[in-house]
Amino acid sequence: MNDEFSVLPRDLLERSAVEVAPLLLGCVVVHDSPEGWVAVRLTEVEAYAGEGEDPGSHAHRGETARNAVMFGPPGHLYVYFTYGMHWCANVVCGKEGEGVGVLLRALEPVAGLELMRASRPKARTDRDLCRGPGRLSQAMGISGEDDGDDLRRGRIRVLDDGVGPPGAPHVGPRIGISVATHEPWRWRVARNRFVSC
DNA sequence: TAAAAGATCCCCT
DNA sequence: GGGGATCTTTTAT
Repeated sequence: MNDEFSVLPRDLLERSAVEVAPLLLGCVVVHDSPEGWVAVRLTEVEAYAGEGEDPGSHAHRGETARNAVMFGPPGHLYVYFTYGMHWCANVVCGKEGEGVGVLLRALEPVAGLELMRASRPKARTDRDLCRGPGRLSQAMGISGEDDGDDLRRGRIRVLDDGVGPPGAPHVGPRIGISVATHEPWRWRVARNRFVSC
């Protein structure tokens, strides 16, 4: 790893989801897979607070077999299966045992575009390639096998190249949940077509 | 053991 | 803008 790309330091990730989420906007995520590698830049994220603090979070009622990774050390990837077909990816943050995470909702391709298209044959346009948590996981080749991956040393890594998002991000309520919908915990970069909405 | 909901997506209109 | 797809996880009986 060179000077221009560094992994996010652990002390940064140990903060609350509401603090970490906007920091992740504009960060680069790479996946070095057997099929090839892809690199993207995060354009939309959502914060999910810890156990007992956020009714909208998988961690709200405590640790289970599914969400166990959320209660592990920060800087790992929490991947879950939903609606019988989709994988969704989160960056675990906060202190170990808190169950805090940031859902990756959308991203912009940086490299490996052809592999991403091949991974998502249903996407008719590049706009639909990785707009939404299920779509982006498919485009990046992320699945249950990646649950718990170490984002500093694993196949999938989160890097900070110092560029960050262009301008101030937009903030608004979270999407797709039925409780705690008033919390303005979704961030997306401004003036970018690679966001969920 | 059963039932319901789910941090969604796709195709149709 | 709306509904069906599809099945795991969780919670209730």
